[in-house]
Amino acid sequence: MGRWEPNACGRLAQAALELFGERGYEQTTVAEIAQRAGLTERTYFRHYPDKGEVMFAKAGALQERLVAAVEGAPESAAPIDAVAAGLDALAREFDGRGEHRERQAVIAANPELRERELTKFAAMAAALAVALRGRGVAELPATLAAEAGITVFKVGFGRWLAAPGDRELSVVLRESLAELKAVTCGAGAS
Amino acid sequence: MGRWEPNACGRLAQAALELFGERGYEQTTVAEIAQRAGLTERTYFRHYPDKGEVMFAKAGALQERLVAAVEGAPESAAPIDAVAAGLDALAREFDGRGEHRERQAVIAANPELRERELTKFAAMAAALAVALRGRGVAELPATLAAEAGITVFKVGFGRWLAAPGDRELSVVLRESLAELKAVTCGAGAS
DNA sequence: CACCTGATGTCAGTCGCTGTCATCGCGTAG
DNA sequence: CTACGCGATGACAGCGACTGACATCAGGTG
Repeated sequence: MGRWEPNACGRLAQAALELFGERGYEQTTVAEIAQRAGLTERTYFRHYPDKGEVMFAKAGALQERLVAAVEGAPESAAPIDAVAAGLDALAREFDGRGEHRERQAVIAANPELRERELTKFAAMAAALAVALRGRGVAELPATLAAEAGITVFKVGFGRWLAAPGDRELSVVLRESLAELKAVTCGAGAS
Repeated sequence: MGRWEPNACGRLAQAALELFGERGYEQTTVAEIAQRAGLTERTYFRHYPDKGEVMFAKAGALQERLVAAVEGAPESAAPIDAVAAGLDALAREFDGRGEHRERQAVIAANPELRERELTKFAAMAAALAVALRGRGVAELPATLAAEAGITVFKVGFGRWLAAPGDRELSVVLRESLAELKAVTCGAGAS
């Protein structure tokens, strides 16, 4: 057993989620987060670059999943179908566990965290575009397909969170993608 | 003539743009911006809510233009065509004047400003969705069409800025929208 | 046993941002 | 004409996010 309790990162994330949920993001200081985790403010900033990043620790892994799914899609698949495969992979990350809801509630309640979330989505879109380019897709369609895919995820994820029923995320995402196709191509499906 | 020089807002914006361009965003303090404008730091925060907002003073007007164009589109127009009309209106705001380039260069050089820019785009997308709903479009297609339209603007605007030639922004946007349609609907136009 | 390493604590300092009060010129009611 | 209110600004104190520098203390390694 080491000199310090293990998993400092995780304890900080847990403490932050609790405190943000209890008092709100702005009303919580980094020193308080660190104290609840049994650490000091300075140590917090050794694990996370700023106050908000603690809420997005898993974003990197999510992005890797997305890219891997796109890279693993059949070569014959059109760009938009490769994107759809990536969305399916993302959906699998979220279905079942309900721990996201309080996390999303905290993010939704604070403009600064929502802003940060947008940059995480932007990073996912950029990575998705790179993955598509790796499949031989040209720059412009790769970027647009990637942005469209992330848009579908954003919108679908929001609907899935707001929905009282327990429809699977993958279903909601497929529905949203279909609606996007309908609306962009003029076949008004609503 | 008043006790103070007029147009404090504008002087602050000008000073900020200059200093951010000269030394970079992070290396510039709000006190320095205020000093160059002949004011104090405290007064800066009476005109802008935070350090970064000074770079986005015109965002509100731009959003109003977009919404007005969508509301003014013919009733018979499909959602995506109303969005296209909005994009055209945005393009008219940018064609001709070259003052955006240094502004965009400053934004592009700093992650915090890029993050802020994303929220401005998100606000435009939200307003666009509201405008579409006002035309009788249902929630899901309105949101998706709005997000798709803003995506087209983001991507097209980036290409327009990067392009050495002087193609009109409206043309680039139309091209990007067409490519989005192609990529979402499976007709690979590469 | 001495040394190095890595995670942490401690302290001082900068800067973004806010609340509070004072200042000052201008317009206006009386 | 004067006194008063008003609006924009300055001056000052203070909080909290974030950083750099240095000390501390386990455990592993020679």
